[in-house]
Amino acid sequence: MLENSLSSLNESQKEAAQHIDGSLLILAGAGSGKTKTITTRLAYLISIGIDPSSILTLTFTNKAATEMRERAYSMIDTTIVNTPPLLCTFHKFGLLFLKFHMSELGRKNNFIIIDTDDKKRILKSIDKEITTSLLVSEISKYKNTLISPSEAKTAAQLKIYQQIADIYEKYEAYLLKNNLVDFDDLLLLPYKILEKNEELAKQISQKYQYVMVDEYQDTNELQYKLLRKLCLTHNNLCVVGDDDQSIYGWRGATIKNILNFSEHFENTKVVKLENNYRSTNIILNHANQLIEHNRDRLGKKLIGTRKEGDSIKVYESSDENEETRKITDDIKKLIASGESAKDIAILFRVNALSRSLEEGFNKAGLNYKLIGGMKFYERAEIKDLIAYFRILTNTTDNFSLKRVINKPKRGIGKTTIDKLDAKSLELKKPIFNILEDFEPDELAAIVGKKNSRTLKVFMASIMDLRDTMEESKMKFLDTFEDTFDYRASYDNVPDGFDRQANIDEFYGYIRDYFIQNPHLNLEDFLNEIALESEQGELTDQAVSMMSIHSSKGLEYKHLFIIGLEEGFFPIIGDGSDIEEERRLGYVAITRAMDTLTLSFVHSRFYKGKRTSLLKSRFLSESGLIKGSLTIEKTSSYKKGDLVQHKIFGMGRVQKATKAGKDYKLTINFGGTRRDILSSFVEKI
DNA sequence: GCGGAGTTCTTTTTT
DNA sequence: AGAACTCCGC
Repeated sequence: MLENSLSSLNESQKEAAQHIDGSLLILAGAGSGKTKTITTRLAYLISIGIDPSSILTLTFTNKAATEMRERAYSMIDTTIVNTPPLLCTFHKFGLLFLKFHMSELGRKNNFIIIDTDDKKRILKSIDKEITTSLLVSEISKYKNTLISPSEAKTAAQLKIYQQIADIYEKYEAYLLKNNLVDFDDLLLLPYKILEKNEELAKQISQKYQYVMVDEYQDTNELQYKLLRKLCLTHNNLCVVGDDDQSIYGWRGATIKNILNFSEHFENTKVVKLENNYRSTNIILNHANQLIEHNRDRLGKKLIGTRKEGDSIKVYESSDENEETRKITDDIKKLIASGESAKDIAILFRVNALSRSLEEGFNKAGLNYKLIGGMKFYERAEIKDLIAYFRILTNTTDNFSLKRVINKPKRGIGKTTIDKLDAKSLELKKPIFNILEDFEPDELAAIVGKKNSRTLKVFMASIMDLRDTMEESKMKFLDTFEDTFDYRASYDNVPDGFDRQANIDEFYGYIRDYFIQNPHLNLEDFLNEIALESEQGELTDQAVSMMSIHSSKGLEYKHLFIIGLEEGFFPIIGDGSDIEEERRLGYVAITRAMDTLTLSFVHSRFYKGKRTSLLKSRFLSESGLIKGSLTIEKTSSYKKGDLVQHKIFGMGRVQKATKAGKDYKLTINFGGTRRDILSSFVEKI
């Protein structure tokens, strides 16, 4: 199998795939077979006898990891290879590492990973003045550049930065106290441990003799430093990247890492992959035109290897409903002509744009899957359940306990929680133990008689549930519902139906997990899902919708990109970087294999109001807006629309029936009624 | 001290 | 539009 894979590579790809020792930089343009190359390299290394468990491959997203794993495994004879090579996201690797080595920092390994939402909550509780989004990004920036709270304090010139550094310090203290770990910590703490313990660093580096990194242009400083540690005893680092596809600058990614790779690591071999095997020449041509407007780049052109292809379509619509209608019409036609829905995707810069699409797809009866957006595990009801289950496995988890102490509502409010918190701090004892150990009277002295009773009942239920769990993993979900009525608490509330559906899905997922893994317990389950963002993705016959960020590394035969309007794409203002926006445009366009349709509207409903918009500069920059391309100008008409006719002037539509591409309109021009085709009037 | 009603802010993107 | 936050009545 590997032989086939190797022989299907071109010369440069082969050179990269068969490189063994020493650092290797693969500069790979979009669609140049980058994933194929490094997965083949992975299989190649194994085929020549290198121990699979000594190879580490790191990616950025779970999706990329999954895809690579599948591809690589199909090339490896899994019957011979006993331990599969570790292939996961940076964060997952950090998590695995911390599970083993957290004690190096004097912390227990039953820490809990908090997500951005939890992080915001904590920051809000520390400070209410400064916007949390600023705090989130600033603190993240500190961590990713290895600046400690005290260093941040010293460096702070402006008052606002002193405040932020102060909050940063408190935030870190809070995490430590509750044994919490944020996403940045998953990279930062392993680095700190390796920095502190040279011996361990050497060991780890010895363990992973071959390290590969996908999407290297998106690594930040911390990730680079971590890689340095991993390669402490060798120089076997192979990275793949494309400076034109760097789209995570807002997360601290720096192109410098890829630009300076050869200086960072000795004797680097550089292989360039410039042939594009994915897209038609027309698509590549416009992608090249667009990216040429960027100054901050190494400069390269994608070289096409396929046919010329169909010209790119640009749709102009008055609003998102019309836009959706055109796209669903096209997709219906594609599917009718025998295309598979899974070869079709719609991309957008802003997740919120998916809403009108979803409506339109439901109306049109088309299957779709929305990738990204509000993630399953980020939903409040799922996080509540996870919090419940975490308490069961870890009674010291104050954070989770506080989350569910009043869910479903049992009359425990903020004041009571604050009191418990204070007591917990005073006695250096988890709230759980206070609730458990204190006599009702003692507890009443803290929170009052009524609450004391409520909390004692709550605790009794929790203890009960723990016992049930010990007895039977399968039974405990029923017991959980019987005692807490969590699902039932969403009866008769707005969107309770959806939430209950999520709850059911989650329960089903847990049950299935225990059926599949009888020897594993709840704690294993919780660990596993901590970094999982998407599951059940492979619903087959459905059109995909996702943000451009999520689309990285993917390809579709037929692609639609919507929302090409100034303000939506590119996003302009504050923290936005026009070059990065343009790279996003480049990434988006280069996802398309055969056909590409771009769409912009005159107005969009967003954040509660309708805004009029101008078409995106990217349309002209990519050479699409002037010249000989098809611009679809039909708009939809309905009764009551105001229209303008060159001769008859302004009139109001009284009747509109569809006639092919046009509409047959009955228009009232100041009292005179005329039947006119829509192509002869302009909508106002 | 808790829960419901009004008010403000948000996300651009992901682990 | 929807969540998240503030304020005031039981």
